[in-house]
Amino acid sequence: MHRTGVPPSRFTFSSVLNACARLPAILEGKQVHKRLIQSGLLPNNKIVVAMIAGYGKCGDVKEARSVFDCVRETEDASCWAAMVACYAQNGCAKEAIDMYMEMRAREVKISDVAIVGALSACTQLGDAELATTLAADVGRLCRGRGVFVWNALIHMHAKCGSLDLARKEFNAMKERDVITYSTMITALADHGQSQEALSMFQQMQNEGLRPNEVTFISILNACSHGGLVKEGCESFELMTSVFGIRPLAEHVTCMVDLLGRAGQLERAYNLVMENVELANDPGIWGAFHAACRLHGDVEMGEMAARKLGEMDPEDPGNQVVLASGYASNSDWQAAEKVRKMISGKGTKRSPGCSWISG
DNA sequence: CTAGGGTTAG
Repeated sequence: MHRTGVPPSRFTFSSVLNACARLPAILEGKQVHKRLIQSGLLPNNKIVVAMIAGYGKCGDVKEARSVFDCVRETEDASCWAAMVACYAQNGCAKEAIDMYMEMRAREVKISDVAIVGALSACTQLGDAELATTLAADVGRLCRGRGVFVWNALIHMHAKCGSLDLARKEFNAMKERDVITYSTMITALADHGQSQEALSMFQQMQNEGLRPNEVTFISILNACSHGGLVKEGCESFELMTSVFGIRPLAEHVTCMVDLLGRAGQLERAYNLVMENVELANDPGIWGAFHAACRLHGDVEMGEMAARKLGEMDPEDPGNQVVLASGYASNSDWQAAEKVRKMISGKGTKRSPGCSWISG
């Protein structure tokens, strides 16, 4: 690494660690951490933040926490904020909130990053009372708040049950971005306002913002919820032809769901075949299978069930689909449950690993 | 002295 004999400075370590976190390059990050320890340099706040973020990105919350614990008493606001963010990003909502509350108690400065982590954690919990508290904190503590804070705030309100508050914040914003709109579109769809979601999509384009692949997941989801077949198909077409976005499995799943619910199984099937590079996605076939069940198409349903079985025979969800016998025509809620299981979070997880232990 | 931590879907 440094054959010249010039030893790396703290600046070097923090820069390289940030690069590793950004990529992310887990193994390299561990190597650098190891070298840092060998160098005998005491890590400063910048280095600590870089390491917390790095471990956080590879899902190793424990290691991030142990780095944090080394500087816990310095009360450096950035380290605390990085740790709150790390918890929130890894689904440790409770821990994120506890740490945020401790920051408040110790009067550690609440930065945008810290509040965004807390807002995100509250969103995960769906805790309306906590949402009220945090919204008040934002008002008092984050007056120069950036778009990250606004977006996280809107998302929190929507998921904690208040579309009105989400709207209010949205309307108060001066500068919105693509995430602001994607968040609002999802919020409206979740609250059954599919037409409003479509207007929001239009407004976004009028503002000159370019929708991304997540925006289209949001909009297709809205169409699916509202049974807006025509609008959904038009949006899909818009995405591919005008914006040149290649469909992801999520887009096709939404479309299969939309067409399938409307009883257009053949169209749904054709769409899957047009995107054959995604034909190994269990989510898509799960949606198709559910649609077949809904409309009593036994033949297509069994075909979908076989596909699911071939794709991942180990998956317990697929075993249920195959074993339960599709044609038994029992309850369709079970099929829905299976579909959720299959399309849900992956069953395979990489084990957490430390940068030190290599 | 330099440098960073964050929001959207499922």
